[in-house]
Amino acid sequence: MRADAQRNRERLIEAAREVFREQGYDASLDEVAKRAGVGAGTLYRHFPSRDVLMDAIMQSWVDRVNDSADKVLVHEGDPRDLLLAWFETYVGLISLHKGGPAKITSAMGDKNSPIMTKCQTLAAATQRVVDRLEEEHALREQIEAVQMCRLVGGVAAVADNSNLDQAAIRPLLEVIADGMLV
Amino acid sequence: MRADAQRNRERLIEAAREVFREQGYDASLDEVAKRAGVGAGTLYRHFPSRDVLMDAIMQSWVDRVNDSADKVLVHEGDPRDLLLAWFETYVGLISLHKGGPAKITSAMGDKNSPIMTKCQTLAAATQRVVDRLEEEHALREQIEAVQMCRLVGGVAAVADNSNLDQAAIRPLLEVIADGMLV
DNA sequence: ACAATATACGGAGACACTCTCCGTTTGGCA
DNA sequence: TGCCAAACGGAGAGTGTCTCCGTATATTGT
Repeated sequence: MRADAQRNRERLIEAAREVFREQGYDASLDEVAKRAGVGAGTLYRHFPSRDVLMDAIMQSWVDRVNDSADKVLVHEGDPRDLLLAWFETYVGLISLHKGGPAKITSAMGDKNSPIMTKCQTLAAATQRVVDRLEEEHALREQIEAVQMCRLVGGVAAVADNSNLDQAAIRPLLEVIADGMLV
Repeated sequence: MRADAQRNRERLIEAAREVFREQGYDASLDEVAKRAGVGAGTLYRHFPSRDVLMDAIMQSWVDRVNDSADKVLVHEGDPRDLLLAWFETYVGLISLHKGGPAKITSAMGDKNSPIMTKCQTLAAATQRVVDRLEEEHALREQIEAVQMCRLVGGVAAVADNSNLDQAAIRPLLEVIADGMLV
């Protein structure tokens, strides 16, 4: 790739990160191009769709997901605390910008979504938590990681739309945890 | 109101009902006007925003919500069955068109939303179910109707985005029910 | 029945966003 | 240095939202 192309690509990613954080997933892409100081054509050549751009933004996010799971799993103690700690972490990870929870949760099962592989990272991290809890025989039968993702993703989506704060989210997560633990 | 205005208003509501069912909540409003056989100006005069139009569409829906709650509450028996029956009914009621679950769930707590009062009907119906379960001492402490609405609304939103079928939704609702019952 | 008037209508058009096309510019290699 | 593939940029087509205002019509009073 030519040097100028490389530079513009990075500028675009940086600008998109800013704009999406400020204005949510629906922000204007022309605004992203303008903020990066390039033409609209350049943006669309590098990133043919909004989703492809999202995918690029989310590279660093993948590492963050894995680190977060590591951090939660070192906590020894009550399975309920472990599960709730993961749920809260999970909500935080998918709520980095407006519209994120719905986007990520629906992409997780959509083979055609360009960000699907990134979202699978989240599913895999959740699976690690499930494995740990199963070792301790703390989970009910038939509870799967994908169900956790959907339930917690659903709570995050509602919280995102209704601007709920952490205090309002907590009891919802507790219901889910209690419904999953023996 | 003038007779022609009344007639156009009704035509618009009918057209909107059709178009929203076919194309989801994001359908073009000009398309609604065209289908109703009126100009765009007429649509926007009657319904200044998409939400106000939704509100009008939802009039008949309110009756349906109350009927559904009546129907669920006559079932005698296991509290878990009652709760799950309501959850499934609830999901059905808010999933009548694409985007409905997210829209309705977020409107329920938003004083500025024109459809808020309609959504309160759902909250009230859910409260009736909660009251019944509390009479039977079947619910855990501190479980509120609004939390049910958020959790079940979250599941419906995820199902809506990911095109989940009823079989996939059921276990999610079971987790929520189990987390709420004693 | 017939103005007079308030009310409502329609659709052109301003504005915003997405995405493409193609003439122009530029980085990198021989 | 000179060439040209690669990359750029932005005008503009397509689509949707919403407003404005000249035109049309329902209603009311006589």
